[in-house]
Amino acid sequence: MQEFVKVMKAFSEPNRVKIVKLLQHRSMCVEELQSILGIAQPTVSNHLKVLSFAGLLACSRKGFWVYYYPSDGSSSPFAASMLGNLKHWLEDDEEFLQLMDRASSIYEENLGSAGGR
Amino acid sequence: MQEFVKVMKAFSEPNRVKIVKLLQHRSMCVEELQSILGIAQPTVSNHLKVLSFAGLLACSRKGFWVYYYPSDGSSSPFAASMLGNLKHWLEDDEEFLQLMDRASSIYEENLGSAGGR
DNA sequence: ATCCTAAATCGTCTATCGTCGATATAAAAT
DNA sequence: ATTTTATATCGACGATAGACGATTTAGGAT
Repeated sequence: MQEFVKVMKAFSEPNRVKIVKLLQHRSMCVEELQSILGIAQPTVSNHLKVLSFAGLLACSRKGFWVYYYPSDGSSSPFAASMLGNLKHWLEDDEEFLQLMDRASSIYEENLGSAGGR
Repeated sequence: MQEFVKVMKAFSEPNRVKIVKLLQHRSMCVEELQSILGIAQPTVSNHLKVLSFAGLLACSRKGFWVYYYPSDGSSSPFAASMLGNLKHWLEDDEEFLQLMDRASSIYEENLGSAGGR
């Protein structure tokens, strides 16, 4: 019950849903999510923490950056199922599509810049 | 997005999850849910409102009583999918099983009493 | 060793949520 | 019409959550 509620709570906030859907297209570091979402860095970090505790995300450090990505779902069957659903859910959501646009323009801006991000 | 978040928010509270799962076994009136859950009547009514607004529940009045039951999901694909999942999810959750016990004993207590509940 | 960069944590503020007692509403019985 | 019963709504309170700026932590570069 607690485990299920934790997953639902994680998805009960628009920014967190956006984060998961963004990461399902490609893994990103905190800084990148921050600039795409337009919210403060500590806020992003907090959302990532909530999502990770719910078993939805995992991360690995690469130099300066910590890259987040969807978990394999092994820690929670509810998380696994919801991650599966979200792959097709909200794919043509207006708000999400705008974020994807921002994501690609930010990505292109930083192509070839130092840091290898 | 908003629609999806509303469903997630509805399920992000233990009592509301319990209510949905109880109603998936049989429809109940507010009073009955109150005595099973052991919380105040206005609290139950509020939870039912949240669940209904998310497209998860419907109700119909029968005399004094308003009976709630899972919606057919026609108002929200997210609600429909989650209701489908919850039919097998948490079926052997400890907390939920205890409620089911209370539900059946309360049901038997009131068999043959006035009101046809 | 020192400096720099990205991310996490801390402390605080405001808004929202879950809860309840009191009251209002709606339907049925007298 | 008045009373009774079940439910909905209102108002208030404490707890929690999302947001931010400031600071700390952790890794790399000089």
